[in-house]
Amino acid sequence: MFGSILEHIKEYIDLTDLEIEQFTSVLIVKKLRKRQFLIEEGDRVNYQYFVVSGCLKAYEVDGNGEEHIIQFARENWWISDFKAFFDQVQSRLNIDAIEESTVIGIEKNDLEELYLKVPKFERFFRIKLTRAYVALQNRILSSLEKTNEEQYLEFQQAYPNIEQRIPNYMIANYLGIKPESLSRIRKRLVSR
Amino acid sequence: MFGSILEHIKEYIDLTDLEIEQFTSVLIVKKLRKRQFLIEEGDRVNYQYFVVSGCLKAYEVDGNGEEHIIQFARENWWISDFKAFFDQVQSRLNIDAIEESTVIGIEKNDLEELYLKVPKFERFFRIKLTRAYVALQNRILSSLEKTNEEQYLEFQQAYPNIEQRIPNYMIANYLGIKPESLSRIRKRLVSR
DNA sequence: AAAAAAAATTGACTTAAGTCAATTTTCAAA
DNA sequence: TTTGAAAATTGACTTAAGTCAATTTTTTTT
Repeated sequence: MFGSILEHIKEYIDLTDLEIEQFTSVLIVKKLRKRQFLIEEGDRVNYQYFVVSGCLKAYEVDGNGEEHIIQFARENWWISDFKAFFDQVQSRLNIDAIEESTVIGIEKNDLEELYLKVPKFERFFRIKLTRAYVALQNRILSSLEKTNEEQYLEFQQAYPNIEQRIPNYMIANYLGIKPESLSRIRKRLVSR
Repeated sequence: MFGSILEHIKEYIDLTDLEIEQFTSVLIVKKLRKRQFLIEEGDRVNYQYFVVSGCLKAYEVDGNGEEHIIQFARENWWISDFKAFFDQVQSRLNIDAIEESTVIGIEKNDLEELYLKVPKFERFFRIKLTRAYVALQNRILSSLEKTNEEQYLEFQQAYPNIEQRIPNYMIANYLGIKPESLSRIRKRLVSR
């Protein structure tokens, strides 16, 4: 059950058997049916999650009741409302399963203890967060300098094969455009 | 000279005198005149920088020669091309001084050594990066759900008093709109 | 397999921001 | 302090994406 998360972590830090034991002993496994919530707006967020299988989305609902997707998370991605988790404030995001999914959760206090017992995990998350930060910078730069069509093509590169798993209207939403516009972009692309 | 960076770090971790010495001994100070480059596209990036005074901008130049500002950094902000720094690849970003500025730099190898000698610095940067990641998520969410006018008002909140220091066309650029559009937004705002 | 629901597409029209050009204001250098 | 350059503003027009409504296609449920 913990194979994939251990493989994932070993890409960044080496762990002894004891450290693996200290880590896995605090993990919990959660299975979600399609459309089931992992986190709802307003929740206290005591876990951050690693996706073992399936696919989830994190989104905010604005004042007009419109959803805005900030992240898709599939196999080997981390997801949570990190602001709410970190600062122990109410969640601003909703996170739910697009497909039936399995996630591994680690509780905030357990993680804090783990940091003290095995400081390498600080390193692990520092590295992951550096990469996540750079990825978001890239996404902002793309939105500043690329056409919607180019951003859609980049999305396909960044999330290969995900279009079979996610409806177009969610992709449009993630890209910040209307489903009608994405449909027109797709039409233009096939006719070339 | 190192007062402000030490104050900044002490907000997140406690340091002994020895650790302070180990840290400050590897710092370098750099003064920049207005418009001087800290990093240019294509450079190897061996430092990350903390802004002691002044203000800088990080931006990418696209295929049409247009600049796109991804970050302003004023007092107590960190700035670099973190992708280039971390992965030791050529810089994609330019960073230059909007005003005469003083920055403190730490070299990559020195930082790696520091992480080994004083693992608390892993924690420090993990926390900083978590916050930076959340800030970029917020920025993306704003771009998805807010009007340009609302984003401009948010910018004023997020960077109070910075409008006296940065020309409007740079703010427009950062917001992803044209100077003419920002001018019209500002006009609408005063007439209310 | 049929029926219902959800998603995607298409067309006609609207709108917010972009473009381009001219003018005014502000700032910086000589 | 003047002068030139840079920045900001304004108006007229264009354009890309949004809106709304109808229709078709796909998916899900019974």
